[in-house]
Amino acid sequence: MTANISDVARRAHVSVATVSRVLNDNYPVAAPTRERVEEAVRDLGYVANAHARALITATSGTVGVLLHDVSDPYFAEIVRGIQEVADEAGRLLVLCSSLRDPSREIAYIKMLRGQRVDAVILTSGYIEDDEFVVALQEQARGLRAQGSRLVLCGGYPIRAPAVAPDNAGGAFRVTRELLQVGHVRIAHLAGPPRFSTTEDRLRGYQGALASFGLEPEPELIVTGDFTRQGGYDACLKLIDSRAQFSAIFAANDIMAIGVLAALRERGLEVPRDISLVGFDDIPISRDLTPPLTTVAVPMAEIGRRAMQLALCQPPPEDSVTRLPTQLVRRSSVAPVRGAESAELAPAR
Amino acid sequence: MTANISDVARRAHVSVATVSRVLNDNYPVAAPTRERVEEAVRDLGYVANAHARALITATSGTVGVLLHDVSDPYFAEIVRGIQEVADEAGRLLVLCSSLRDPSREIAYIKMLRGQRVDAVILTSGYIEDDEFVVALQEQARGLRAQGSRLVLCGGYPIRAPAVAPDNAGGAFRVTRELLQVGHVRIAHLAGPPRFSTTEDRLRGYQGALASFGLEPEPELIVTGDFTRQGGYDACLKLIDSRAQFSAIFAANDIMAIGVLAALRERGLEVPRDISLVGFDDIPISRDLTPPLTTVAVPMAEIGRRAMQLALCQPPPEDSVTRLPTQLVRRSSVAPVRGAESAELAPAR
DNA sequence: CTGAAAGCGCTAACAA
DNA sequence: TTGTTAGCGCTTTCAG
Repeated sequence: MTANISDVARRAHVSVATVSRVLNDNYPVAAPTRERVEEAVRDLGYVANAHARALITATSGTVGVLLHDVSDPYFAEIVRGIQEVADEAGRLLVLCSSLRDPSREIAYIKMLRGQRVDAVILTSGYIEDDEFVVALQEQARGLRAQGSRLVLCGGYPIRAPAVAPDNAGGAFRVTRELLQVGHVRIAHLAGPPRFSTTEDRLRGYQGALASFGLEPEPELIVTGDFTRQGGYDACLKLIDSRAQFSAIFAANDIMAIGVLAALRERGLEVPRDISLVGFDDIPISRDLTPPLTTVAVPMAEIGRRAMQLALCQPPPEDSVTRLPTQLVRRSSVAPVRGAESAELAPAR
Repeated sequence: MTANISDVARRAHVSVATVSRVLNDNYPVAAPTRERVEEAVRDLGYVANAHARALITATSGTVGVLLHDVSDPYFAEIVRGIQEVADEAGRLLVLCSSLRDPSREIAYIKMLRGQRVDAVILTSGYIEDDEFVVALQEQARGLRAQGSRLVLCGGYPIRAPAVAPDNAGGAFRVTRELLQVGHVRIAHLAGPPRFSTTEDRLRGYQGALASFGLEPEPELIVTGDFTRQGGYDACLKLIDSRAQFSAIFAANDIMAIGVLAALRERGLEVPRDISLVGFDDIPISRDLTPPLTTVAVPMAEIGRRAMQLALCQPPPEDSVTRLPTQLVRRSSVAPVRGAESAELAPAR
């Protein structure tokens, strides 16, 4: 069916070893011989079988990437960064959407181990689930035993090289941004439970409140699932709870988009009636109305670094590279109105 | 290092053949034997080497996907659809960003051929470039010779199974939508040259004008590169050219976002001063201000269908599955003002 | 139901 | 500089 190396050898009147040498260019071969081989390769449209090669070299030139979903801009940006350096290094990427399902995550890692990937990069965010952590640790060990490795994007309770944004710091700063212009009753639309991202951003929010001598109020913390719909629903729930607040800090920009829609639907204007901030600075955030004040997370850079950790020789230490986040001021925040700021509630 | 099949066999006191049989569950094995093997597998953390398997079976359980860039929502949605059915079928996806570079595209296909992928799905859009077409045809042949196949998303002058949206029809309808409310001078922000998508949408635009007895005016057709920046730049260029127009049809939603920004910057309001329509209906389009009237392309469905074509047995015919597009009316279109509509120009 | 053995296509000693 | 050959880890006849 498909030409193999001995077909090429026969056609070029050389041995398979010689063909292998010109293909890999890792051994001296006489110029005329090389040409004959190259011609045979061309004539036959020969492409070396990567599996046979991988079987011997025990590496595949392939890196596995686990993410939530490519259509989530946050992950898409990370993948873009990963792609960039994969491309430079001549590596292929195997992408797996786990949809935040821990068991699926483990199943994928096993498949990737079977593929003898050079590394697997986990981006989906730690799931605080003991069973999962144990399984993950086991997979990390298995990977290492294969001469591969696990690289983490984000905070995981696992010993492995990692790169993670300063979520808590960013959340702290963006919350203070709200506090500094007089907001006191700031609602937080948190991410799904058990994710390090959720926890870290929540912690930053609480820290900022505390730095202003404020107690976090449970009824002002609502949970979403990092989707537009989740943000929309949570915001409506918040409004309908009749809790008082003058600002909302959404744990990611996508939920902020849902909030914007919900608020508009209820006749509330941002930032006139309610101030709103997000997190991530996904590309669209600048184009929202109003342009969203948020915290920039260097997603592509996280991807790039992760891929570097995945490929670098010798293997990196099991330490986390913390990347700074940055407050991006746009137009979705306004000073709280009037002197009775603390009492201000959304109009109904 | 890593356990292999004979380690498992030894530990379970059986032959490698038996291990293989329980692993693949394609042959009768006595229950107690099977259990011993399964236990050994568990104890050793054994994962079968997919390369060794691929070497024999000549299939890899892997499908290659070529796209422009994951961080482009259009492609991200297609990939999401592809992922869905890949997952159901237990297939792994190898993703390659070609960034619309034809030579990179060919290089990737070669790598994927080496990986013995079960199929490669091309989504990046046809590049009208003879050299490329010849090379692509050659790769398609090579793929077929391997028992693999090429599947196309979009219009290509290549004989292969394909699934493509009705771009021309959608462009026709959305342009008519503008014409019907009195717009006569409609600018078109076309995509990059040599892409079938660009050509088809342009054709639909021209067809709609013709159906109203209008001649397309060259100065109203500007080219962008399907990015926000491209849309922004093109729109500014259009305004500065002092050409007269009351509406803009952007060849994709992302460029429409750039147009929105450019228009706002010049103090032009949509749809009061200028009506705007896009194409694709990417998820964010409903959240723009104003919500964008556009043409919905079933991106995820394209991906799903493409993957089905990639996997189905027996191999599909070399025919294109045309998927309908649908006009989505939102709020970025208004009737042209006054009676002198044809003469209306954007305020300066 | 289980085992022995022949490769799949390639690389990497080892010879020549 | 080139050729010969022994596997890499697995599946799959073919025997038993």
